[in-house]
Amino acid sequence: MPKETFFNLPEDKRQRIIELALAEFAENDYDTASISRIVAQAGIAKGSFYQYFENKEDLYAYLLTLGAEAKAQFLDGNPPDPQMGTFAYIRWLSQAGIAFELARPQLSQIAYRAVRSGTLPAAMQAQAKAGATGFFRQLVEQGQARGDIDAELDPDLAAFFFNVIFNELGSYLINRLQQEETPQDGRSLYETPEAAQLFDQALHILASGLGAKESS
Amino acid sequence: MPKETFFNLPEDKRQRIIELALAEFAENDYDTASISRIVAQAGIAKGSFYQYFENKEDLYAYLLTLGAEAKAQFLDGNPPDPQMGTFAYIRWLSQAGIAFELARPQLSQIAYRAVRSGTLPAAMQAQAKAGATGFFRQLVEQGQARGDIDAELDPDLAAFFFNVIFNELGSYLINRLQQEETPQDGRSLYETPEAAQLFDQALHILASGLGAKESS
DNA sequence: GTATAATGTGACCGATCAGTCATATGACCG
DNA sequence: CGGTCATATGACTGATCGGTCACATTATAC
Repeated sequence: MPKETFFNLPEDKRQRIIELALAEFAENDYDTASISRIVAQAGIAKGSFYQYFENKEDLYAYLLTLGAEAKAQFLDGNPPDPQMGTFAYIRWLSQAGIAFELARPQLSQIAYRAVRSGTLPAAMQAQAKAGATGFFRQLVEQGQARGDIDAELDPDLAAFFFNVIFNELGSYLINRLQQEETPQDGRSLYETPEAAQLFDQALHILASGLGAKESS
Repeated sequence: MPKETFFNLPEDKRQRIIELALAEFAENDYDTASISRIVAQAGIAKGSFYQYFENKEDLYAYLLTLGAEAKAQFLDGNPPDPQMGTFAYIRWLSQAGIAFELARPQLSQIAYRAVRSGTLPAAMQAQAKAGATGFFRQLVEQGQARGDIDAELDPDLAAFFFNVIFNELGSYLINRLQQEETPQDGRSLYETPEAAQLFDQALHILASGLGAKESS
């Protein structure tokens, strides 16, 4: 956690530091991200940075919590129907994830790196991974209890599928859609019929592969 | 490519350098891997290293080609039935991939990092990714032409699924199986009924999700 | 044996990094 | 005004890095 002095800072200065730190950690992995660059860009002395944060890891952990908070808040903004089935929930989660990725690309990128990168402090890496797998593991168990997900499936393996696809699908779709022409009208790329179709297909693949075989 | 001097080296010295370099790049990503450490461990002078290789990237590219060659040779060792269906081929490919990962963990790790890491020279990163996606893209198109893979599916999206799962499934299974008790008899962990069952399930998920819907 | 070419060597370079510390600044208080 | 305390500063430390280069050593050829 940042020190008190950081929170005593004038709002705009604090925001400026956060934004530059986000940019730095979004563009570089943990090792490559440079405190020296951040302070140079922010126009503050190196010593000042260490009045605000314990060390590099402290700043990084803080950015991650900012990301988690922002995403939680974002998801609270358009909450799912609590009665929704497992695959509908996955659909909602994916769509919200993509929307968040578009709204806050830096925060998403940092979180993505945290799960994926392998160059950050071992404890944090383990924590980030355990969080994601635990979440999907729980989701699968619920889905199996409800009869949405094939109960024959090994729950851990199913969670692995969800986890992997969920991690990568967003950036795949964004990447792909950004390479194609932008629509003429005012709609965003992600509201085109083509985007919707790709999204449907992806979820259909998951549902066919993992869904319960009998009652559909 | 390494310089001539490298290939003029006595066999054992050359092997020693390669092995230490493999270990270094398997344990660290491109940026973190250190030439200084390699030469220190190998007991050669820094200057000698630069008699053998143009620079760090040269060594790295060489290790990647070694990996590609080793894997190609490995696959040639137990070739698939050429008439095999798409999913049987995927099964064969996955099994061979896992076997290779167990046989040559360092080479696998380096290749894995190449696709995944994001910290290596941009051109190589792009090349590694393009290679993998192109391969799966072709596989999907063949599968669709044969009627193995649902022809309605967007081929790129289907290739994305194969690519992602194929990249991650091997390490997931290895990780998971290694955490469970070793079998009493002499069989390897990967020949247990449990391993076979997990593997079957994973391929079944893929086949159900991506396979042609009609003629099965 | 001597000249020539190939190979080996490690001190050194410039850059960059995370983190420290003695000192300076400035705000608030009496 | 004088004193105290939080904050700001940037030169500095010690480390590591990829890469170079003038020079030493060894092998080859004549």
